[in-house]
Amino acid sequence: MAKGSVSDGARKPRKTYEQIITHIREAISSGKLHPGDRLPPEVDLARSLGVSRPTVREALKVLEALNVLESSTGPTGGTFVKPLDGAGVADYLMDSISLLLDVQELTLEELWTARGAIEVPLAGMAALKRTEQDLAVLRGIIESDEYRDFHAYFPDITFHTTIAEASRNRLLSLFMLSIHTTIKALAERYVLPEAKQVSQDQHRLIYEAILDQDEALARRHMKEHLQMAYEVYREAVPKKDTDEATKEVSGDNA
Amino acid sequence: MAKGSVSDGARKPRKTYEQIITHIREAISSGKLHPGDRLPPEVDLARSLGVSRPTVREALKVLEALNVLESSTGPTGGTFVKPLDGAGVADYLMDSISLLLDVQELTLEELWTARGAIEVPLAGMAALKRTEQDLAVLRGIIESDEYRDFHAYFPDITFHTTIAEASRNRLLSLFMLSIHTTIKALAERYVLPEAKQVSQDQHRLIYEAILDQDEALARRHMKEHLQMAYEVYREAVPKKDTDEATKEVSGDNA
DNA sequence: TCCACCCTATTTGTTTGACAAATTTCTACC
DNA sequence: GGTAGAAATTTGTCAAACAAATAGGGTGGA
Repeated sequence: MAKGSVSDGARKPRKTYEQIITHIREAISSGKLHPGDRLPPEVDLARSLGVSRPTVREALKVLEALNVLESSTGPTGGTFVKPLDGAGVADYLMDSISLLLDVQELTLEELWTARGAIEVPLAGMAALKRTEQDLAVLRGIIESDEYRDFHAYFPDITFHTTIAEASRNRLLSLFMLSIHTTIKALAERYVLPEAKQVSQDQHRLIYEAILDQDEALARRHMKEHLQMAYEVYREAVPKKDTDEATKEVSGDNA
Repeated sequence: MAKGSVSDGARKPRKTYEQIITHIREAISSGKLHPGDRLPPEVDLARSLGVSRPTVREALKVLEALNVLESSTGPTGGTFVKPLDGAGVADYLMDSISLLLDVQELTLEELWTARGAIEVPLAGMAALKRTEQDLAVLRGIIESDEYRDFHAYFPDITFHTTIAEASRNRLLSLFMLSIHTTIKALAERYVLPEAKQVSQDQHRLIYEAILDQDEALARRHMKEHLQMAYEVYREAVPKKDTDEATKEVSGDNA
C-alpha cells in the first residue's frame, strides 16, 4: 500500500496531524533527518504519507511554531529542519514568561529571584572556565562607549550573555537569556531607567573577578549588580492591579 | 465590517495564519479572552475574521501546540483558552531539553549542573518560606513506603516538586520540573539505579533542615543529595557515540 | 417510573481541487 | 553580455463538502 506509513506503531496520538508531528520529530531524534535537511514539498509529503495537504500543513505549522522547522516559498524554498541550537527554545520561553507575567501567574519578584539564582552561579562558573577569548569579548564590551548612546541595554545584555557563554553551560545560558530578554522587553515598554554608569562600573568589577578566576568574588559582585538593577526596575515598572483588565480595548468578542 | 478585523495594525506578520495567532494571543494578554473561555466554532471564526477555515485551523493548531488553546469535538466541545499555569511550558521545555540532549547540543553534565544551580537555592528558599502544610506534605512523602515498591522515582519527584512549591518561586519551580522530568525519562529509558534507601535518608536530612528553617543546611544537604544522584546516573546512562544514528528504523523516507 | 438504546445535532477532523503569492531560474531580446 | 520578462516551483489561501467524535434528547420497553 506504500501509503499510511504514519499509522504504524503508537496509538497514543489519534489525530492524523499529531501522528505526522511525532513522525517527523522521531525522524529528527533518530537521525533520519538532520538539521539543514530539506523536506519534500507539501504535495509530495501528503501523497507519500497518504494524507491530504491541509493535514500535512497543520503538522508543519506546529513544528514551525515549535522552532523545529522553517519554510519559505519559491524553487529554492521549501521546508527545512532548523539547526537545533536552543535559541528557539529561549524565544519560546521568553514569550511564555511574558504571558505568565501578564496573567499574574508570575510576579516581578519571582522573575528577579530566579534571575539571581541562575546568574550568580553562572558568574562563578564563568570565573572558573573563562578563556582568553571570553575575556577579550568582555573587555571589549566594558570599554565600549555604547553605554551612553543607546538604551543602555545593548551592552548589558551582551555582557551577561557573554558571561553565560563563558560558563559553558548551555542550559543555564538558555534560561538566563529568556529571563533577560523578558526583562528587556519590560524595560522597553515602560521607561528605561538611567543606571548606565553604575551598571558599567559594576560590570567592570565582575569582569575583574572573572579575570582573576575568583569564583566567590564574581558571585558576590554579580549578586550586588542584580540587586541594584532590581531596585531600579521595581520602581520603574508599575504594579499591576488585580483587575485592570477592564480597560477598553475596542472589544469585539461576540 | 465583520471581516478583516485581523488585518489592522502590525505589519510584521505577513502571513494570514500568523496574524490570527498574534490576534488571539493579544486577546489573551489584554484580558479580552480569559482562561476557560470558549472560542466560536471554527466556521464562525473564519467568517468573522474574513479568512478560510483551514487558515484558522493552522493558527489554532499552533496555539494548541503552544499550550495556549485546547479543543475537542462534540456539542460541548470546541476550542477553549487553557488555564495558563506554566505546566504546559514545563512540558515543552522538557521536550526541548530531551531533544537537545539527543542532538548533543547539551551534555548530561550541563543538565546536572543546571539542576544543582537551581535546586540548591530552591532548597534554601524553601527553608525560609515553608509553611506548616508544606512540612506535612514533605513528611508524608518521607515516611511513605513507596521508596521500595515503585521505580523509586515517584517519591523523589514529588519530594523535589514539593520543595520547589514551598520556595514560592513559580519560575524556578518550572525550570526545576522540566529538568527533573527529563532526567526521569532518561532514568526510565536506561535501567534505573538502586539508590532508594540512600535517597530516602538524604531526603530526611533535607526535610529536617527545612523544618528548622536552616537555609544554609538545606542548601548543603540538597547539594550533597544531587551530587550523589549524579554519580549514580552518570554510570547508568551510556555515553553517546558521536554517530550511532545509523541504526535501522524501518526507514521509508524517499 | 426508570433505564437502555438509538437518533440527531454540533463541532472538530480530513479530503479534494483549485487559485494566489512569493521567489528563483531560464530565456529572449537588446 | 546584461537586463527584463516569462516560466517553473513551492508555500499560502480558499471553497465546499464528508467523516468522526460526542453530547443530548427522544423513544420504546421493562
